[in-house]
Amino acid sequence: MRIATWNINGVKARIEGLLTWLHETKPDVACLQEIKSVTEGFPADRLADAGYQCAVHGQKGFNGVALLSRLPIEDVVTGLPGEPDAGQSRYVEALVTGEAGICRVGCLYLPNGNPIGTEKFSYKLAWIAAFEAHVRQRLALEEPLVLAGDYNIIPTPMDARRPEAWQNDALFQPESRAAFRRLAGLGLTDALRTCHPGPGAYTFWDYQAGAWQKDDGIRIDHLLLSPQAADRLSAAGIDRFTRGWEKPSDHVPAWVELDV
DNA sequence: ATGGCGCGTCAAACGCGA
Repeated sequence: MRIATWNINGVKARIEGLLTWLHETKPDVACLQEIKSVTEGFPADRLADAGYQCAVHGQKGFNGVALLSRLPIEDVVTGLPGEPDAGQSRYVEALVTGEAGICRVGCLYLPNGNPIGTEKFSYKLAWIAAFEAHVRQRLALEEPLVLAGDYNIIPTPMDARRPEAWQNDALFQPESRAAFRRLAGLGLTDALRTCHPGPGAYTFWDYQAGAWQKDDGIRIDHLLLSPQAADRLSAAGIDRFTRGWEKPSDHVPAWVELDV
């Protein structure tokens, strides 16, 4: 089962690229963030034509997540239990049934948190606390679980081309990085890091200042795996090629291949 | 050292992202 995540920065602006990417890479499950669309406005018909059913948690203008699947899904959950602001759509989850087993997939868009020292950053930490509580619940099920999305966390200096430039940014604060380590401490495996232990595995390049041309990127999109999913991990990768397209998202897709 | 872009909303700037 191939499970991918992609912050598409607006589904209306990205629908053609999204369909091309689905056709070229054929993920079984695609977790999308920043659809920037209400649920009713999501192009579910065009995605159904491409073979995907959609679990959408939309919102007007900002945020919004969607889980696409060409395998059967059930147990759809929209919204994170106990989240600090239910008006912001940042989480959708479903149980996916593959040929060789099941996998529960959570699609998340963790708050950015900038600027630091404001309520934006406290909101990020509060959202993380709710997420951690939910993760503990899910891990107790002892089943294959993939938590995929835009975490808005640069885990280590190796995950930025210029770590010094992110020193005062919410993405690289000690509290943000500590939260990522706590998730690992709960037993989750960072799939991209496991398969690509060296530097340079970036998933985001700013639109500004020629960041893409200079490979001035950061790794903030992650796929975290429960032990039962990690046991079945066969590959993980990053679809860098989409960043060179016309009208690209500033994020690129990342994916895992599981034997389920 | 700084700013530099793009999307959505809504019809001009502005909020927001990272």
